[in-house]
Amino acid sequence: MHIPPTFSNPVSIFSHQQMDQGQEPPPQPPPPLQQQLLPPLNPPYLFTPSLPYSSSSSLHQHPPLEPQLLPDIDWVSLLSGQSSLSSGLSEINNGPMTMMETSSSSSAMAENINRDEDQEKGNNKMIRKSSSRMKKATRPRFAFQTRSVDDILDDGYRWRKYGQKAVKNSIYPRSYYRCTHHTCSVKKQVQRLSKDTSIVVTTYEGTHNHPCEKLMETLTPLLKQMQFLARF
DNA sequence: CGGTTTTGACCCGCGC
DNA sequence: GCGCGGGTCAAAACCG
Repeated sequence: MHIPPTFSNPVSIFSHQQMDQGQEPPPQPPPPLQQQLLPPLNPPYLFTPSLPYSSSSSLHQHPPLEPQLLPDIDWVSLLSGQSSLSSGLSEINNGPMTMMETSSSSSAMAENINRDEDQEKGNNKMIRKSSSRMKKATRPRFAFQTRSVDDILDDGYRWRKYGQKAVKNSIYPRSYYRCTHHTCSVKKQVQRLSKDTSIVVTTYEGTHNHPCEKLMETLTPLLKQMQFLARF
């Protein structure tokens, strides 16, 4: 029996540049929750306040919101990136991102192409393979550390593992996951630090284009109840 | 039986 | 050009 890991105990959040260079991130104190909603200091890697990281943490650590505020929140559109609030956030992420996508071959575009190609049955395997390995472009990507006995954190999304690699200078392998949602191309990497084996480094790449099912399951009855109470 | 995990092979970028 | 390391593919195995 152990305590299931959550995002309420992140050790630190850092840009992926540090991970790409194979360096372990410098130790940082746990960031305040507000800080998690800010972009990291060093571009071009952008912090993606894509749910549920920030929201689940908020749910665990923040006191409940005032009931009268809740009826104005459209959780569905918020979680799917449609609301004014999330568009404000996405403005932070998408502005520079657009420039990066135009300045290099966008991996998001490349993946769309590849997905289209995947659907074409008679395609030459090698052609598809080579096109799927187009030059990597920058996507919204960030990593953070979590102290946990489990490598897999329950973030509310469903993931399918598609690879595992041994990491140089580390006794622990790195695992590669892809979001199982058919329209979503978000990936994540999970790796345990060899320096501090209690810390798991999770790297997210991309932004979910669909709501978090688990979070919605949890929030919907709560929201309804609060909306009911708010009428009095 | 369908979805997920495992794992060896393959591809690509980069440094020398 | 070559070797290395990282990322992905895909067939087989596994599992509920």
